[in-house]
Parts: sequence; structure tokens; C-alpha cells
Amino acid sequence: MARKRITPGKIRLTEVAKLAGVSPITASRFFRNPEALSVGKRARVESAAKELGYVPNLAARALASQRTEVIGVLIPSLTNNVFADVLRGIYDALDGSRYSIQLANTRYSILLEERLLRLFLAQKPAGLIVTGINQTPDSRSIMETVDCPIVQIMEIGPSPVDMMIGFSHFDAAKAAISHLLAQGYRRIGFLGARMDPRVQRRLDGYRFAMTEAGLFDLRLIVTTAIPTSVTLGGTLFADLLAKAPDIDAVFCVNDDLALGALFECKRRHMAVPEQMAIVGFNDLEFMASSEPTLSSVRTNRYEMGRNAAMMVLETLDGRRPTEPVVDLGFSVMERQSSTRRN
Amino acid sequence: MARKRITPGKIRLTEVAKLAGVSPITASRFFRNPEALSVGKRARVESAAKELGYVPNLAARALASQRTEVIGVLIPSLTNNVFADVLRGIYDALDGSRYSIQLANTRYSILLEERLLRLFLAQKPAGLIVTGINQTPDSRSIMETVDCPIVQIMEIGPSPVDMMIGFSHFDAAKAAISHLLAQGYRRIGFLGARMDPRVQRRLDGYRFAMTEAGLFDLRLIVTTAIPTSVTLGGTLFADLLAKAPDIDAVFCVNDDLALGALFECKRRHMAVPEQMAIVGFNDLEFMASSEPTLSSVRTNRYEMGRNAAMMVLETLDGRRPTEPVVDLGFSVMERQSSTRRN
DNA sequence: CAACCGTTTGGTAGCGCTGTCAATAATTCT
DNA sequence: AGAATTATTGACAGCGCTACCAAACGGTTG
Repeated sequence: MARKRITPGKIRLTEVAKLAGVSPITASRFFRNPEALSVGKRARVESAAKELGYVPNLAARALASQRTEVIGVLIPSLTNNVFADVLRGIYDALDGSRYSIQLANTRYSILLEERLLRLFLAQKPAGLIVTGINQTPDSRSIMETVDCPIVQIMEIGPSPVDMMIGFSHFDAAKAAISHLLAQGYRRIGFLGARMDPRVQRRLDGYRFAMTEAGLFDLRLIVTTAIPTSVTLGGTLFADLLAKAPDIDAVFCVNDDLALGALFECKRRHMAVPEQMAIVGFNDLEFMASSEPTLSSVRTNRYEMGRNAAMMVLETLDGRRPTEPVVDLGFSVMERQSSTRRN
Repeated sequence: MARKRITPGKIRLTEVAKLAGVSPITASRFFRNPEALSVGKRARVESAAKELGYVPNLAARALASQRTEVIGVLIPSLTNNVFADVLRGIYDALDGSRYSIQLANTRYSILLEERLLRLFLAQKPAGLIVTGINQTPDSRSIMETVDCPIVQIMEIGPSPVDMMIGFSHFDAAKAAISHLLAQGYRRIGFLGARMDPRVQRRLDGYRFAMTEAGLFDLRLIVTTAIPTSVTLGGTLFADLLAKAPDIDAVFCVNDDLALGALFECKRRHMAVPEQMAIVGFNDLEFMASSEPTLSSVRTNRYEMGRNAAMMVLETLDGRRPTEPVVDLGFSVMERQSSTRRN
């Protein structure tokens, strides 16, 4: 027959309880809801735990309580600077809380996202942060039936699964184009890579603004499914120039492309912004210190991550945010690269 | 007295076993070591699991088996591009394996690292990946007593806790300086930010090479504890020029600083590489496509992460790597920014 | 003084799985 | 063929914690 599995010096809740002179369940409560204890016992358990160096066994807790203290995060890429900032925000917000993060990379595939979602939810996460609003129908219905807080990040849309924080990529791109138009640029090219849903919506914003100004021209648009890079920015910009040599400005869907375009201009001895204006997207740190400084659309990525995590925490705390959909907005940073020196 | 906690439609291992007509423990074995089952039962359990959509309860597994399938990763920064690449390698290597990743940010503090280490180890991780070789003495002894595979990444040194993968930052910096010397540069400045232990060792390499060449001069060195950025690169480079206006080259401890220095040169209309050579470190993607292209020291960050994770996996598999210390090396990428056009 | 109420504490069982050992079936060996 | 292995399978208990219910306690009230 089976034996007693001995666990030699390990400190369990029982040990703490014994030292504190209370029952295990009371000790347990101390770690979950100290308020529920009388002041005396609270102090006794606290000092006992400290003395023994007790660390709760999360697996046992999860098994007994049927829930975990893990917040699942689904993002499409680990490479992208944008998500690095978002993640930093999430980690910072959860730092010091009892929740930890389980990260998974959907690689821009909503099918993979769905699979990861099922995996996550099977472990009963405390909360969930997912990227974007384009999930598979199955993903959506799974998320709707699950009863943990869910925040969709990066963009906003009409029907949140639960909560949502982001900004309008359409409006942001439109604003960038408006800025270029206001500066007197007319033949404004579009450079896009990866073309995920959010980039697609930036293209829509570009198209809308250009059409409205009566300046839309398909030849001004160069896109690719290849992941973005600075090098690619140079290549795409060269393609664009080949297709439309008369352009006087280019809007890039991210800053890497913009930097690549800038370098390509330098290589061709094209003056920026005199002969060519450049506007990027995201406003990464380097945009403000390049030569010339590069215009971009600032998006509040760190805040997005931070707030998303805080929205989850608040909901778990029973203090559900009054506004389930938060528009973090954007701002067009007008710098040298798109400012006509009149 | 306590009641039966009913769990309505939930699919447990028992259900799968029942459907498959085997005992629960046999079904359990199917998920952990299918080879151990006879072909018939294996197929029966497999189809039963699929039919019921069974997903194992990881908390129960962890509690019963006294170990988790989590690999802890301790890195000093989430912002730094370098770690993004390393992480990507780790995630890629673990993708498809049954292990998941628990990430924590030490914020370049070895005290915080020690605290996080204790937290991690209390949950009995399957493996551990930690950054660098400068842990607190307590951290070291904790790691030495624990019996899971541990890989130290980013650099190599004489006494691994367990395994190690990285390269010599000293040699890498030395090689960069040798390259500049070979190109005929003599007054070579040093730009350093953050100054974590690895950056410190790059400074040591610089100092060694310069001293050996009889060219060492304290005025050539500008460092700060501030986290790195492109903007900071410009600022530090300006500081350096103020201290030592006669420099003809600058070695930057990372590529962001190098890019910042390049922009600052442009702003001052200093010709690169004719009046000023620039060499960076890490060889981020943009270095090869800037104008001029920027020299750098290529480090194999993705491979480092990937291999580190694979070393953990192999050890867990019982196939311990023959070589516990892996030197991934580096290569000096000689580009326009440091090539005298004779 | 009994009845009542809210707060604090404890007893019991069980969360879903696997470690250990033993039993049985299938093979191989002498 | 019988013994000795080896490959499969199963029984049982328990991993460390918490949900649920009940009891004890302290204070009021009529």
C-alpha cells in the first residue's frame, strides 16, 4: 500500500497556524483577507509566518480555490517595440500585486490566438488581456462566456467583449495626413508593412483623408506583409519612389519604416523636409532626436498596458471601472521632417 | 459537516479514464509518458481525451507531483531591445513544449533579483534562466542548493552555477577597439550608459586595448548611470566632444547610443567616418541600413535565448548538454561608419 | 434572563492529479 | 517447459490549501 509521503522541513500553512496558535483555516484567511481576523490573531499569524519564512503553495491554493492568480496576456509579437512598451506597463501595474502574468505570443494569427485562449481559460485565469478587436467568432464567444475580467487593448471599437482600452488608428492616421496637408504637401505616399488589422485601419484613415482632399491615388500606396524593419523602410520607400517619383511626402505606418525612409532620402541626397516630408507612427524615443527630427503620431503604449492591467485589478477588487471603454487618444508630433520652412 | 463540492460538467482525468476503460492512473500516464502504455490503451485514452475535450488541470498536477512545468526567467529590463531578442529566443524554444515561462524583471538590482529568486524557487520551477554572473552571494548559494537546471545567460565566466551561455563582453569591446585602431583611429572615445556589469566589462575591454596601444586617456571616457536611449547618445557624445574635442572615433556600448552619436555628428556637420568614426554594440537591425551604415559588434541574442531554453529542456529530458558553458562569440561588423576611405 | 444578532473561529472534506508500491500480463532466457 | 525478467496496469493515499457549514463568542435588546 501507499506510504506517507514525507515532506521533511517544509513549512506549510499548518506549521504557521500551529506556531501562531490558531487553526489552519484562520491562518489561511490571514493571507487572503486579513481584515477578517481579530487584531490579535492577525499579528500572531503574521509574525509566525515571518519567523518561519512561510511561502504559500500556489498550486495548492489554485487547486483548492478553483482559481489562479494569473493574468493571461495575448500579444501578437515580442519583437515589436510597441508591445515591449505595453508589456512594461502591464508588468509595472501588476508589480507588487499578488497576480502574475502569463504571456503568449499569437504571432498575428487569430487561429493561434484562439488556441492559446482555450489553453489559458482552461487554467481559470484571474483576468485576461488580449490584443485588438479582431478575434475569431469562436474566440469571441469563448470570451463572452468566461467570467473573468477581459481587456482588449491597442484599439477601440463598438462592442467590447468586456473592457477595452486603446485609440482609433483610423483617426490617428487621418490626423497625420491632415497635418501633412496643412503643411502644403499634396502627393503623400503611404508605406505599410505587416498589414495587421490595426495597420489596415491606418491605411483606411489615410485613404479617407486623401480622398476627402481629392488627392487619393493608388500609386501612392506601397504595402507588404513582411514584418517591419528599418531596412524594409528604405526598400519600400525606394519602391514608392519608383512608382510615384513625384511624391513630396510619405506617411509610414510605424517609426522603423520612417527611419528607413529617412536614411534612404539621405542616401539619395533628398532634403528632408524640403523635398520630402516624412511622418512616422508611434513616436518611439529616437524620433525626437534624429537629424532632422522626425514627426510621428504619439500613442500612449505604456499607459495603455498599465491601465489595462489596472482595469483588470480593479474589477477583481470589485471596483469595476465606470467606463468600460477607454480612448487613450494620440497626438501628432509635428517635427522638422514634415515642417515646411517657409 | 462539509458537503460534496459538486463540479457539474467538468471533465476530469477520471472521466477520460472511464470512457477509455482504463484506470485514472493509466490515463494520467498517457499525458506524461505515452510510451509507457500499450498501443491499444494509448489510442483509447487519446481518443477519449479528444472526444471529451479534456484539458489537464495544471494546479492539481503541480500539487500532486510537487513540481511545476514553469521555467523562470529573470531579466533586468523589459525595455531593452537586447532582452526582447533573448526573450523571443526563449519563447520560440519553449513553444510547443509543455513548459511555460514565468518572467520577472530585476530592474538591474541584484537585491530585487534575490527576492524574485526566492519567490520563484518557492514554487518549484522546472528550470531557471538568469541574467549575468553577478548575483548576490545569497542568490548564488540558493541557486546552488536548488536542484533544477539553471542557465546563466548574456555572458560567460569561470564558475557557472550550473550552465552558462553568452560571450565575453571584454573581448568584444577589445575587438571593436582593435578594429578602430587598425583603421588608423587614435583618439577613440568611449560612451557608456546604464553601466551594468556587462557594460562595465566592455569598458574594461576598451581600457585594456587602449592602454596596450599606449593611447589610454581618462578624458576619452564619458559614462552615466542613466538608462540608454538615442537621445542620450547625442547628449553624451556632445559631452565627450566638450571634454576631448580632438577625438577621431567613438565606441558606444550599445547601438542606441551610436545612433544618437551619428545624429549629433550630422547636426554638427561632422563627416562620418572621415572626421568621426562610430562603432556601436549589439548590431541591432537598423545599424546595417543607416546612412552611413554603422559598424557594430554583433551578438547572437536570439540564439542565446533559444539555446539557453534548449539547454534547460535537454537537461529536463535527461540529456544534459556535454558542455555546460557555451561561448556564443561575437563578430565585429565593419561598416561605413568606421572605415577610412583611403 | 432568555432570545437574538453579527462577528470570529474551527472541523471536515475534497479540489484533480500523481508517487509509490504491488499485482498482473507478456516476453525472454536457460 | 519452467523460471526469470520486463512491460503494463492498478489501488491507495495524499500533495497543501480553501469552500462550506457550524459553533462559539460577545454584545444587545425586550
